[in-house]
Amino acid sequence: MPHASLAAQPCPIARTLDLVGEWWTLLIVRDALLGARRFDDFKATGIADNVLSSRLKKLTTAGIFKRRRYQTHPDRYEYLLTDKGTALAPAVLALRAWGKRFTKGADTSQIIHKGCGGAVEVGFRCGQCDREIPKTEIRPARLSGAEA
Amino acid sequence: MPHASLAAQPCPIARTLDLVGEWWTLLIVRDALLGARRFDDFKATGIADNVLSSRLKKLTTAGIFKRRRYQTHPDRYEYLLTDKGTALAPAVLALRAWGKRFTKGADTSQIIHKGCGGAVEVGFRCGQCDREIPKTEIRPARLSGAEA
DNA sequence: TCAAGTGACTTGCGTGACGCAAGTGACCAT
DNA sequence: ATGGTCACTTGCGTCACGCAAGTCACTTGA
Repeated sequence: MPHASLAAQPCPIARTLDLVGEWWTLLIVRDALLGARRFDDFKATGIADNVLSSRLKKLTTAGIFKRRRYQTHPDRYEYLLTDKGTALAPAVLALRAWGKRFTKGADTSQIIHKGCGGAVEVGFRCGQCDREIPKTEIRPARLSGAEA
Repeated sequence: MPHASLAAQPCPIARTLDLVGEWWTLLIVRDALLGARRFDDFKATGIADNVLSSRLKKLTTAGIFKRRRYQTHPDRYEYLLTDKGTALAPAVLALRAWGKRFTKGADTSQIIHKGCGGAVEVGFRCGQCDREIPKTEIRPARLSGAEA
């Protein structure tokens, strides 16, 4: 039997978890928020190839990622978050805030306010300049290659 | 092979998902935030008995729930969120906000500001009186029995 | 008095999700 | 021509989960 589908539940939390609640899925979204684009970028987390492949397929179907060809002969694709995908950032940041408070360990997941360099926390309120930040004004703290 | 443990990862998001990222777990937390306390309350979501039993055990061990005996002969227990558990509310609310925006369906998951009756959204900012709300001032919109 | 119900579980079975390793196919560098 | 890169797929084994039934200590209704 597969996982019970939560898609039909009368609750937006359940329907969200139906799309992103599987093992590894939110970590893939996290990596994308931190700048990952290509298959090998995402693999670095420790996810198995076959699982990554199926997750990217599912997330693309769900409209959370879009697949873009960046090379031909052979065709190679990269995976970019859509608006729908970047809209998951508050959820990811809320999980991060909880983890920072209640678990011990290192932190390689910081996201920074483009305008001032302060760390972005839940609610997209910048810790440094203390103003609300539109989602177009956040960027990864750890850059991995060419970024806008 | 079991799920890979995310507990050792240098990322608070991974460590959080190690504790609450399994199938059904965040829905159990959601139900608790909405007032569920007893085994049968949580079962109503559609989770299987054995899975619910093991999740409650794990979450209790993790300090997210505490078990309280509410009856003897036979002993019966209820499961209450600790402070560590209620601190997951922003994450759950962020998932809810995303689901409301990007999925279609009913919504039985509203949480209300005790002070004014406004719906609580991400960041614990009350939509009605527009002030920040301490976590002691939220309560379920749907009450199921005696509540403080 | 005795069957039926309640509530919190556990146990057993079957399927499939996931971890791991290896294979593939088109290129490129040495 | 031998090895490396990259984005995958395939195969195998184990364990997680869905489902159904059983358990145990009561309580309730007839």
